[in-house]
Amino acid sequence: MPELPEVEIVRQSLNKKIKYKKIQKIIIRNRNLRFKISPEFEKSLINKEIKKISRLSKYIILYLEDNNYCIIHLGMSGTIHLVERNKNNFKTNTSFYSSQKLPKKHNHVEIHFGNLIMIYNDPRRFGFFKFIKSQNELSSFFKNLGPEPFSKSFNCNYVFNYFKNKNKNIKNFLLDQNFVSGIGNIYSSEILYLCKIKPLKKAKNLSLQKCKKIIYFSKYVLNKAIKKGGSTIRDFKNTLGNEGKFQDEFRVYQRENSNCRRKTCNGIIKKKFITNRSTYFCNVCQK
DNA sequence: AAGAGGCCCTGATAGC
DNA sequence: TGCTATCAGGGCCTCT
Repeated sequence: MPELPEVEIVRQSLNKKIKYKKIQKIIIRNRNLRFKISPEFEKSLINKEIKKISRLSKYIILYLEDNNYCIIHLGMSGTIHLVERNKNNFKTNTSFYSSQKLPKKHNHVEIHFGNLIMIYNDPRRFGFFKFIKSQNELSSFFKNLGPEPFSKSFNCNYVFNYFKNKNKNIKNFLLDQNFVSGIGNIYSSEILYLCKIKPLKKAKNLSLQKCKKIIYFSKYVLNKAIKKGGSTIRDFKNTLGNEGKFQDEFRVYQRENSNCRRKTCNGIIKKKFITNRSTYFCNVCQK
Protein backbone atom coordinates (compact mmCIF):
# COMPACT_ATOMS: atom_id res chain seq x y z
CA MET A 1 0.00 0.00 0.00
CA PRO A 2 1.96 2.83 1.31
CA GLU A 3 4.76 4.57 -0.46
CA LEU A 4 6.73 7.50 0.92
CA PRO A 5 3.83 10.01 0.83
CA GLU A 6 1.38 7.74 2.63
CA VAL A 7 3.93 6.85 5.29
CA GLU A 8 4.72 10.55 5.72
CA ILE A 9 1.01 11.30 6.29
CA VAL A 10 0.96 8.67 9.02
CA ARG A 11 4.15 10.06 10.57
CA GLN A 12 2.74 13.57 10.68
CA SER A 13 -0.36 12.55 12.57
CA LEU A 14 1.59 10.34 14.96
CA ASN A 15 3.83 13.32 15.59
CA LYS A 16 0.82 15.42 16.56
CA LYS A 17 -0.80 12.79 18.72
CA ILE A 18 1.71 10.52 20.46
CA LYS A 19 4.87 12.61 20.81
CA TYR A 20 5.97 12.94 24.46
CA LYS A 21 3.42 10.33 25.49
CA LYS A 22 4.32 7.29 27.52
CA ILE A 23 3.51 3.74 26.43
CA GLN A 24 1.31 2.34 29.17
CA LYS A 25 0.15 -0.93 27.73
CA ILE A 26 0.74 -3.13 24.68
CA ILE A 27 -1.53 -5.82 23.34
CA ILE A 28 -0.36 -8.11 20.54
CA ARG A 29 -3.16 -10.16 19.03
CA ASN A 30 -1.11 -11.70 16.24
CA ARG A 31 2.67 -11.86 16.40
CA ASN A 32 3.03 -13.31 12.91
CA LEU A 33 3.76 -10.24 10.87
CA ARG A 34 6.53 -10.25 8.25
CA PHE A 35 8.98 -10.72 11.10
CA LYS A 36 7.60 -12.51 14.12
CA ILE A 37 7.18 -10.10 17.03
CA SER A 38 9.45 -11.41 19.77
CA PRO A 39 8.10 -12.26 23.23
CA GLU A 40 10.33 -9.50 24.68
CA PHE A 41 8.86 -6.82 22.46
CA GLU A 42 6.29 -5.59 24.99
CA LYS A 43 8.80 -5.54 27.85
CA SER A 44 11.20 -3.46 25.79
CA LEU A 45 8.63 -0.77 25.02
CA ILE A 46 6.52 -0.55 28.13
CA ASN A 47 6.79 2.67 30.15
CA LYS A 48 8.95 4.30 27.49
CA GLU A 49 8.22 7.81 26.30
CA ILE A 50 8.04 8.58 22.58
CA LYS A 51 10.68 11.27 22.09
CA LYS A 52 10.27 11.76 18.37
CA ILE A 53 8.62 10.18 15.34
CA SER A 54 10.57 10.21 12.09
CA ARG A 55 10.39 8.52 8.74
CA LEU A 56 13.01 7.01 6.47
CA SER A 57 11.72 6.03 3.04
CA LYS A 58 8.74 3.79 3.83
CA TYR A 59 9.71 3.14 7.44
CA ILE A 60 8.38 4.93 10.51
CA ILE A 61 10.83 5.22 13.38
CA LEU A 62 9.66 5.79 16.95
CA TYR A 63 12.47 7.26 19.04
CA LEU A 64 12.20 5.96 22.58
CA GLU A 65 14.11 6.72 25.77
CA ASP A 66 17.60 5.22 26.29
CA ASN A 67 18.53 5.14 22.60
CA ASN A 68 15.86 2.57 21.91
CA TYR A 69 13.81 2.64 18.76
CA CYS A 70 10.82 0.94 17.20
CA ILE A 71 10.66 0.56 13.43
CA ILE A 72 7.25 0.19 11.83
CA HIS A 73 6.65 -0.84 8.24
CA LEU A 74 3.15 -0.94 6.77
CA GLY A 75 3.82 -3.51 4.04
CA MET A 76 1.10 -3.53 1.39
CA SER A 77 -2.03 -3.30 3.50
CA GLY A 78 -1.00 -1.93 6.90
CA THR A 79 -2.83 1.02 8.47
CA ILE A 80 -2.41 2.76 11.78
CA HIS A 81 -5.49 4.02 13.57
CA LEU A 82 -5.59 6.40 16.47
CA VAL A 83 -8.69 6.04 18.57
CA GLU A 84 -9.75 7.85 21.67
CA ARG A 85 -11.34 5.79 24.39
CA ASN A 86 -14.14 7.44 26.33
CA LYS A 87 -17.20 6.45 28.32
CA ASN A 88 -19.43 6.33 25.25
CA ASN A 89 -17.38 4.11 23.00
CA PHE A 90 -15.65 1.79 25.39
CA LYS A 91 -16.93 -1.75 25.29
CA THR A 92 -15.90 -3.83 28.24
CA ASN A 93 -16.16 -7.16 26.46
CA THR A 94 -13.73 -6.32 23.69
CA SER A 95 -10.77 -4.01 23.30
CA PHE A 96 -12.31 -2.34 20.31
CA TYR A 97 -14.10 0.91 20.29
CA SER A 98 -17.27 1.71 18.46
CA SER A 99 -17.97 4.97 16.64
CA GLN A 100 -14.56 4.82 14.98
CA LYS A 101 -13.74 3.89 11.39
CA LEU A 102 -11.83 0.94 12.72
CA PRO A 103 -11.77 -2.33 10.74
CA LYS A 104 -13.23 -5.30 12.57
CA LYS A 105 -10.59 -7.84 11.59
CA HIS A 106 -6.78 -7.89 11.55
CA ASN A 107 -6.09 -5.44 14.35
CA HIS A 108 -2.82 -7.07 15.34
CA VAL A 109 -1.11 -4.57 17.61
CA GLU A 110 -2.42 -2.06 20.15
CA ILE A 111 -0.23 0.49 21.87
CA HIS A 112 -1.98 2.35 24.67
CA PHE A 113 -1.15 5.88 25.75
CA GLY A 114 -3.78 6.23 28.45
CA ASN A 115 -7.05 6.88 26.66
CA LEU A 116 -5.37 7.30 23.30
CA ILE A 117 -4.77 4.02 21.53
CA MET A 118 -2.72 3.34 18.45
CA ILE A 119 -3.97 0.29 16.56
CA TYR A 120 -2.08 -1.48 13.78
CA ASN A 121 -4.28 -3.21 11.22
CA ASP A 122 -2.84 -5.31 8.40
CA PRO A 123 -4.85 -7.96 6.51
CA ARG A 124 -1.93 -9.29 4.49
CA ARG A 125 0.63 -9.07 7.31
CA PHE A 126 3.51 -7.94 5.09
CA GLY A 127 4.24 -5.13 7.54
CA PHE A 128 6.16 -5.38 10.80
CA PHE A 129 7.12 -3.89 14.15
CA LYS A 130 10.74 -4.23 15.19
CA PHE A 131 12.42 -3.17 18.40
CA ILE A 132 15.90 -1.68 17.95
CA LYS A 133 18.14 -1.42 21.01
CA SER A 134 20.87 0.97 19.88
CA GLN A 135 21.83 3.60 17.37
CA ASN A 136 24.29 1.17 15.80
CA GLU A 137 21.61 -1.39 15.26
CA LEU A 138 19.42 1.31 13.75
CA SER A 139 21.97 2.41 11.17
CA SER A 140 22.89 -1.15 10.37
CA PHE A 141 19.21 -1.91 9.70
CA PHE A 142 19.15 0.81 7.04
CA LYS A 143 22.66 0.34 5.68
CA ASN A 144 21.58 -0.87 2.24
CA LEU A 145 18.93 1.77 1.72
CA GLY A 146 19.56 4.22 -1.12
CA PRO A 147 19.06 7.97 -0.69
CA GLU A 148 15.59 9.42 -0.41
CA PRO A 149 14.37 11.37 -3.44
CA PHE A 150 14.48 14.55 -1.34
CA SER A 151 18.04 14.06 -0.18
CA LYS A 152 20.98 16.03 -1.59
CA SER A 153 22.78 12.83 -2.44
CA PHE A 154 20.03 11.94 -4.93
CA ASN A 155 21.64 14.18 -7.51
CA CYS A 156 22.63 14.11 -11.15
CA ASN A 157 26.11 12.72 -10.59
CA TYR A 158 24.81 9.93 -8.43
CA VAL A 159 22.01 8.90 -10.79
CA PHE A 160 23.95 9.18 -14.04
CA ASN A 161 26.92 7.25 -12.66
CA TYR A 162 24.73 4.64 -11.03
CA PHE A 163 23.07 3.94 -14.38
CA LYS A 164 26.30 3.43 -16.28
CA ASN A 165 26.50 -0.10 -17.69
CA LYS A 166 23.23 -1.04 -16.01
CA ASN A 167 20.99 -3.18 -18.19
CA LYS A 168 17.99 -2.97 -15.92
CA ASN A 169 15.03 -0.90 -17.09
CA ILE A 170 14.28 2.41 -15.43
CA LYS A 171 10.96 1.31 -13.93
CA ASN A 172 12.71 -1.39 -11.93
CA PHE A 173 15.34 1.07 -10.77
CA LEU A 174 12.71 3.43 -9.37
CA LEU A 175 11.34 0.47 -7.41
CA ASP A 176 14.81 -0.58 -6.27
CA GLN A 177 15.16 0.72 -2.70
CA ASN A 178 18.94 0.33 -2.88
CA PHE A 179 19.07 2.90 -5.66
CA VAL A 180 16.48 5.36 -4.35
CA SER A 181 14.27 4.72 -1.36
CA GLY A 182 10.60 5.54 -0.87
CA ILE A 183 9.19 5.26 -4.39
CA GLY A 184 6.78 2.38 -5.04
CA ASN A 185 4.64 1.03 -7.83
CA ILE A 186 2.17 3.90 -8.19
CA TYR A 187 4.58 6.79 -8.09
CA SER A 188 7.14 5.13 -10.37
CA SER A 189 4.57 5.09 -13.19
CA GLU A 190 3.54 8.68 -12.47
CA ILE A 191 7.15 9.92 -12.37
CA LEU A 192 8.10 8.27 -15.66
CA TYR A 193 5.06 9.73 -17.38
CA LEU A 194 6.06 13.25 -16.32
CA CYS A 195 9.62 12.57 -17.49
CA LYS A 196 8.33 11.27 -20.85
CA ILE A 197 10.43 8.14 -20.42
CA LYS A 198 9.02 4.73 -21.27
CA PRO A 199 9.27 2.32 -18.33
CA LEU A 200 11.22 -0.35 -20.22
CA LYS A 201 13.99 2.07 -21.22
CA LYS A 202 17.37 0.69 -20.17
CA ALA A 203 18.90 2.83 -17.46
CA LYS A 204 22.31 2.96 -19.18
CA ASN A 205 20.70 4.65 -22.19
CA LEU A 206 19.33 7.61 -20.25
CA SER A 207 20.88 10.98 -21.00
CA LEU A 208 22.04 13.41 -18.35
CA GLN A 209 18.99 15.54 -19.15
CA LYS A 210 16.66 12.60 -18.51
CA CYS A 211 18.43 11.85 -15.24
CA LYS A 212 17.76 15.44 -14.19
CA LYS A 213 14.10 15.03 -15.05
CA ILE A 214 13.87 11.84 -12.99
CA ILE A 215 15.25 13.67 -9.98
CA TYR A 216 13.04 16.70 -10.47
CA PHE A 217 9.77 14.84 -11.04
CA SER A 218 10.39 12.34 -8.24
CA LYS A 219 10.45 15.20 -5.77
CA TYR A 220 7.57 16.93 -7.55
CA VAL A 221 5.16 13.97 -7.52
CA LEU A 222 5.94 12.86 -3.98
CA ASN A 223 5.59 16.38 -2.61
CA LYS A 224 2.29 16.87 -4.37
CA ALA A 225 1.00 13.53 -3.08
CA ILE A 226 1.94 14.46 0.48
CA LYS A 227 0.04 17.73 0.13
CA LYS A 228 -3.01 15.76 -1.00
CA GLY A 229 -2.87 13.36 1.93
CA GLY A 230 -1.47 10.45 -0.08
CA SER A 231 -3.23 8.08 -2.50
CA THR A 232 -5.91 5.56 -1.66
CA ILE A 233 -6.39 2.68 -4.11
CA ARG A 234 -8.03 0.24 -1.76
CA ASP A 235 -6.47 0.06 1.68
CA PHE A 236 -4.69 3.24 2.57
CA LYS A 237 -6.28 5.30 5.33
CA ASN A 238 -4.78 7.95 7.52
CA THR A 239 -4.83 7.53 11.28
CA LEU A 240 -8.38 8.88 11.42
CA GLY A 241 -9.57 6.30 8.90
CA ASN A 242 -9.93 8.80 6.04
CA GLU A 243 -8.72 8.32 2.48
CA GLY A 244 -6.10 10.29 0.57
CA LYS A 245 -6.91 12.47 -2.42
CA PHE A 246 -3.98 12.13 -4.78
CA GLN A 247 -5.54 9.22 -6.69
CA ASP A 248 -7.82 11.83 -8.32
CA GLU A 249 -4.74 13.33 -9.93
CA PHE A 250 -3.16 10.18 -11.34
CA ARG A 251 -2.05 10.74 -14.91
CA VAL A 252 -1.46 7.11 -15.80
CA TYR A 253 -1.95 4.76 -12.86
CA GLN A 254 -5.15 2.74 -13.32
CA ARG A 255 -6.03 4.73 -16.43
CA GLU A 256 -5.62 1.89 -18.91
CA ASN A 257 -7.16 2.63 -22.34
CA SER A 258 -7.83 6.26 -21.44
CA ASN A 259 -6.51 9.16 -23.45
CA CYS A 260 -3.17 10.69 -22.57
CA ARG A 261 -3.72 13.80 -20.48
CA ARG A 262 -1.27 15.85 -22.54
CA LYS A 263 -3.37 18.05 -24.82
CA THR A 264 -0.91 17.80 -27.66
CA CYS A 265 -0.64 14.00 -27.45
CA ASN A 266 -3.10 11.56 -29.01
CA GLY A 267 -1.64 8.56 -27.17
CA ILE A 268 -3.49 5.95 -25.14
CA ILE A 269 -2.50 4.79 -21.65
CA LYS A 270 -1.31 1.19 -21.73
CA LYS A 271 -0.86 -1.31 -18.92
CA LYS A 272 2.03 -3.74 -18.94
CA PHE A 273 3.37 -6.12 -16.32
CA ILE A 274 7.02 -5.42 -15.68
CA THR A 275 8.56 -7.98 -13.32
CA ASN A 276 5.08 -8.81 -12.09
CA ARG A 277 4.09 -5.25 -11.19
CA SER A 278 1.45 -3.45 -13.20
CA THR A 279 2.95 -0.48 -15.00
CA TYR A 280 1.06 2.28 -16.80
CA PHE A 281 2.40 4.57 -19.51
CA CYS A 282 1.44 6.54 -22.60
CA ASN A 283 2.29 4.64 -25.76
CA VAL A 284 3.11 7.84 -27.66
CA CYS A 285 4.79 10.53 -25.56
CA GLN A 286 6.96 8.30 -23.34
CA LYS A 287 10.08 7.41 -25.30
C1' DA B 1 27.05 -10.24 -9.53
C1' DA B 2 23.29 -8.12 -11.74
C1' DG B 3 18.82 -9.07 -12.69
C1' DA B 4 14.54 -11.86 -12.93
C1' DG B 5 11.04 -14.36 -10.50
C1' DG B 6 8.82 -16.70 -6.66
C1' DC B 7 6.88 -16.09 -2.45
C1' DC B 8 4.92 -14.40 2.02
C1' DC B 9 -0.81 -13.36 3.01
C1' DT B 10 -5.87 -11.98 2.76
C1' DG B 11 -9.64 -9.86 0.37
C1' DA B 12 -12.04 -7.74 -3.54
C1' DT B 13 -13.62 -8.37 -7.96
C1' DA B 14 -14.57 -10.54 -12.41
C1' DG B 15 -16.01 -14.31 -14.96
C1' DC B 16 -18.12 -18.72 -15.30
C1' DT C 1 -26.54 -16.34 -1.95
C1' DG C 2 -21.76 -20.85 -5.74
C1' DC C 3 -16.70 -21.74 -7.31
C1' DT C 4 -11.97 -20.29 -9.27
C1' DA C 5 -8.65 -17.20 -11.03
C1' DT C 6 -6.42 -12.89 -10.88
C1' DC C 7 -4.62 -8.96 -8.86
C1' DA C 8 -3.29 -5.51 -5.05
C1' DG C 9 0.79 0.98 -2.43
C1' DG C 10 6.43 -4.21 -0.55
C1' DG C 11 10.49 -6.46 -0.12
C1' DC C 12 13.23 -10.67 0.99
C1' DC C 13 15.27 -14.79 -0.78
C1' DT C 14 16.88 -17.86 -4.34
C1' DC C 15 18.22 -19.00 -8.73
C1' DT C 16 20.75 -18.17 -13.03
